[in-house]
Amino acid sequence: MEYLRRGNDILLKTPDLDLDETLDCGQAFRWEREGNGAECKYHGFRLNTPLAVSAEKDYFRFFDTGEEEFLSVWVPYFDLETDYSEIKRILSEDRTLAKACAYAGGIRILRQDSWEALCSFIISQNNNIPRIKGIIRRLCEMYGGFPDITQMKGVSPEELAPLRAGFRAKYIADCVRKLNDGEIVLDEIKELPTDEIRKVLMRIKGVGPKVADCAMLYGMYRIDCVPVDVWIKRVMEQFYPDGFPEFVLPYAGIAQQYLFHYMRTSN
DNA sequence: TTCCAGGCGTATC
DNA sequence: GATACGCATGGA
Repeated sequence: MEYLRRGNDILLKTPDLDLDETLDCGQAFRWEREGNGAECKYHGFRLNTPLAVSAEKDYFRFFDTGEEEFLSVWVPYFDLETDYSEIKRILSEDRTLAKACAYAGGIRILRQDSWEALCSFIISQNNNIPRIKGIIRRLCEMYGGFPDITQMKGVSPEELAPLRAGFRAKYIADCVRKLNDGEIVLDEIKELPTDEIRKVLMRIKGVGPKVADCAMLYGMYRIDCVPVDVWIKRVMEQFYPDGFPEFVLPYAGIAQQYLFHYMRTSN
């Protein structure tokens, strides 16, 4: 990763990053593409830090981004200090994963905020991506930005009706209550072993194994977590009836993301 | 009109 | 512990 300042922007040169593949592959729901051409530009947020980023000929442009914000927010968010070439090299020893990595080699796992990821994936259940985005957008409109947990203190499912989240409203309300009560403290549990985090998260109504693993993979950077949805279930049955090979396991969550995108969008 | 969407809670066995 | 079913909403 190398970068330089250019006016108010940061120009970044990095391999293994494709904005479409990373920002529009179902791991984050607050990025909007501007324009249809090959020159793509995305607008979005990490919590309430906004960003416009584009892919230009030899570099990525982070618009109106100071060096401090770039280093403290966006380098970790885009996981820029992880060598995805090396991870893909390891994963590609498996035949199916080799195809998935080659198909969309610009996917990176976004290191999202733990609460933002948990809330987003509670909303994601039995839902489609355009609707998930709409519900989260209305949540942000209601609170003037992505709400801090304390801003939502005491919220009832009825008050969340304008989100049109359906049966998920009561799950969001239960999550907010447990976090505000201190019954669950995300910053504390994220230090625990994976299995223990999962158990705690599943105490929240509407959080099962899939949502818990998404919260861990995308919100706590547990890259060994594999959220098993309908797509991954199909992949596992077809290609990995005995589970992933041993050498995949430390990166199973990243492998999952390559496979998810490959299965969903190829042919 | 019917089906389905990055699942989960509940009832039932 | 496994399996069937309902669930809010909206686009195809």
